[in-house]
Amino acid sequence: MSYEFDHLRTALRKARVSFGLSQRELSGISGVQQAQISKFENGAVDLRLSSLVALFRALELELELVPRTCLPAVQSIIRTTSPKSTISRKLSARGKIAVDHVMQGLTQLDQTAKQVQYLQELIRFFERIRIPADQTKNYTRWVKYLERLHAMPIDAEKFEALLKRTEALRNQIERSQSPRSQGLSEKPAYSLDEEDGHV
Amino acid sequence: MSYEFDHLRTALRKARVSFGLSQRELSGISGVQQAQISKFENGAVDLRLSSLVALFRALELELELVPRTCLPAVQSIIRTTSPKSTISRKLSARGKIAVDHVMQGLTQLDQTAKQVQYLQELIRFFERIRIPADQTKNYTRWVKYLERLHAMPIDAEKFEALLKRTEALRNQIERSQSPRSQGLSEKPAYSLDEEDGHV
DNA sequence: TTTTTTGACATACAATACTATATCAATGAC
DNA sequence: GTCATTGATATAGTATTGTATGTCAAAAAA
Repeated sequence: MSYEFDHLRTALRKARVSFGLSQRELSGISGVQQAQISKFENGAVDLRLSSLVALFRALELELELVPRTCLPAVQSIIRTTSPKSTISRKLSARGKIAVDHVMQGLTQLDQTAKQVQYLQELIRFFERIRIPADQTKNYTRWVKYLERLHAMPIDAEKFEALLKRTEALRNQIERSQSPRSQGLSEKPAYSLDEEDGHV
Repeated sequence: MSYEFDHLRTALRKARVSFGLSQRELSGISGVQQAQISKFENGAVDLRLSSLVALFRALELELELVPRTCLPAVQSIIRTTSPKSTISRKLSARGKIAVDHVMQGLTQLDQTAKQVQYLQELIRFFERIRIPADQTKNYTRWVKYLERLHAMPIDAEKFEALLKRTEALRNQIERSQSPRSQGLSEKPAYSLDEEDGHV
């Protein structure tokens, strides 16, 4: 049944995963039913343009029409300049919201100021760097943890757990991020967030 | 009603026209109903991916998925390296067939060899150059004229008419092609046909 | 272990594209 | 003026998507 756009099918799945989104989440963002997403990724449905565009837009992708003559050049551009092993702005934004919530909660906490400050530093660390592709899953889970936490009052015990979990994530990311670069562990000169708009 | 792909809608129409194809012709090539093409170009239908791909493939275009971050770069590439103001390979091929037919007929004609040779030169001129975008319509009509001509025996009168019409087209193209470049009229060093595959 | 999440799949109904065919007004060729 | 082409519509029947839900097993989290 598969037509001739396995191309787009696989690209969708790849993009979705690299965004750390489940089919259900992408469904929520794009408005396309999860069942449809599943079918499309498996080549069992011939989506309409509106659905396609909705899906791709949610993943910061654009459907572009390129003349066959400049196809190789375009594909090369995409390969070389597309974000390599980074987490999306979308997910970052979501994370930022959750982080903001927790940060606010922290200021009203009676832990020692030093501990609170340390946690804030850890969290800011995630905002500053780009999360490696192989850590997006962990990062997503952490964000969800934050979201859940935000729903309830944060006592000493919860704070302890959050601190521990956050520290663990930081360590995992650092280990993943510097396979052979300088193994700095304290406030390293990581490549900063270059918002976007760079051509 | 229009979704968010006026982008693709207008691109289709533009591409089709620049190929010198009518909706019915494109329908024949792509297998998509003429009614559907009309509706799509007017934003009255939400085509399925298979139809879209079929249409664009017929026009030598590919649907590519590009990350929003490298969109400007990609669009720049397309602007600079895509065939500017040329007639499609498709149409060229069609024209070539008709031309071959007529050429064969000409060799069996008892006009003065000189006149026949002149016509052949004119016709070869069209094969050598790239037809400017604003002349595709005229060129298409000329090709159709050839096709019709091919169906019947070519007598002196028909030959005369063909010669006149062909000369007229040549003049129009030359006028259009050199708005301010060298106004050469005899066998000028026009940009040759660079088949394709140039990246 | 128990609970949640995830992706694949099912089912029923509504909405709409697709097919095949035809018509029509406008345009242009002859 | 006559005829062909073109693009826009129309209609009727068919096929498929889209929608709303729900189920289920496997994997992961608690």
